[in-house]
Amino acid sequence: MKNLHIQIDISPELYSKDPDSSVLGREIISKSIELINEIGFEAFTFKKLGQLINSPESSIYRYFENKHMLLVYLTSWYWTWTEYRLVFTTTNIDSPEERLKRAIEILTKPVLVDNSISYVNEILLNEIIFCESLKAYHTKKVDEEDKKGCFKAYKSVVQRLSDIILEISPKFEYPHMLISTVIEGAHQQKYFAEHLSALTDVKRGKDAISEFYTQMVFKVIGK
Amino acid sequence: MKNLHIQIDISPELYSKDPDSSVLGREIISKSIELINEIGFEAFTFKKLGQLINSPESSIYRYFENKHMLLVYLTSWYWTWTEYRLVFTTTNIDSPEERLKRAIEILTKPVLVDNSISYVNEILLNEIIFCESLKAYHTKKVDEEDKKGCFKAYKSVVQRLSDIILEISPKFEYPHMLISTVIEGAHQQKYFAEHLSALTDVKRGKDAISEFYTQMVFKVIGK
DNA sequence: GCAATAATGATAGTATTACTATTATATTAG
DNA sequence: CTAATATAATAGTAATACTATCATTATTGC
Repeated sequence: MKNLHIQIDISPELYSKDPDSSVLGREIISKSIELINEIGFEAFTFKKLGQLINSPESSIYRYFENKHMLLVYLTSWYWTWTEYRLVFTTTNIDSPEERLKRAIEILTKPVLVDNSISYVNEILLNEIIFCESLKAYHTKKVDEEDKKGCFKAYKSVVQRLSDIILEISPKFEYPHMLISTVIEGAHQQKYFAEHLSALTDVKRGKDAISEFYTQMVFKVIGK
Repeated sequence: MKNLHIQIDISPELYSKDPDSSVLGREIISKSIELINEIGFEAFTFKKLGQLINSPESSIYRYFENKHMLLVYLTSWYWTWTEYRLVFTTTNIDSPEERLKRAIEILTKPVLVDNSISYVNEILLNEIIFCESLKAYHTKKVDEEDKKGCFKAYKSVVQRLSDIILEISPKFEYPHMLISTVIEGAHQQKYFAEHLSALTDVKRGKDAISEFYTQMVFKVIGK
């Protein structure tokens, strides 16, 4: 079961040349995940990545227009992969409450295991999403990029959770708002716990964030 | 009452030279708020600001180390000012529930009136906070800057709200988490409503966001 | 197996950004 | 009126974010 290979398909709009189609492309993805984690997205440049993989930056530009589009690609990969996990964890579970509970855990707990077959390190990618994913859509070109489908995978995840909420509480008026608050909130709280602890409550165990948001959702939808 | 002039004091750690102490300094603050609103923080440069106020960029560098520190200054100004508003709106109100309700409104509704005496346009500054304030603390140097007191004003606001929550529900375990989720959530949802509407629920009136978070807080703390 | 085609490498170059430094010219304080 | 201080004007540097060119190496088609 662990060796089940899932093919993550990313829309061609998000790259100039499919990184999954060549050794160099896969190297770009794999090593950029490591490098962004190490030095942060701001300090990350194609020049540094090129040095790491022994290729000129011009070769990397053949795959991605710029580093921003690479981040968009990574977030899109992450959300597509997350949707697979959501489907997998909620399938065959009758109770919508149980499905919601499990889904919220997937969204709010850090990834701990990497399948290590693919060239994508899911643990590190998850770290990037938690820390840097807002930068993917907090840009002057959001609307334009949204039209290209850059955020389709993220929206699809939010929709999926909203549907479960409506199954439980059909009259609840703010399912999308609640879910995006939970996702973004969980990312922020982890960051706060590490850097600005006065903005959070970290006394208890590692799962405090996940527990908080799970409780929050059920209280808010009235169950 | 409208002419009551409030002096916002900002810690000297946040600037190289106090912008409030000279015509040029006040011009830098005033026009940077306009320019950041117009072109966004990424595209904003001291060179462009210099052209706008007819001063060389080197003069601006005498006030702020770089554009990031200017943003930190602006957010600090905003949160200090917001704390004044919070104190003002909640004072003499006996019911902690009512105080909490009014405080959440201040945090989640956009500012609509500018006092127009000060050189700071509070409406535009509020827009900047909603859109760009995460960039102030989402940086590799957070810890260092936190030690300098860059985020003191923000933390103080979160603490103030947490105190009200504990007054209502003394046993509630996550007051800071809840409040920072509300503040950051309200900022995000406004952005989503404008750019990524699939991530929110905007059918109803302008105050949907504020109403959602008010209801959320009271449900979560169990009142 | 060889030509054609495509992918990559090596190198160079440009505009912009994010500063720093220097000197000249105002302004203001005593 | 002088001294101190602030600002203006100008120049310069290193790094970033690209773009362009051409040689070289793989790959594939026949």
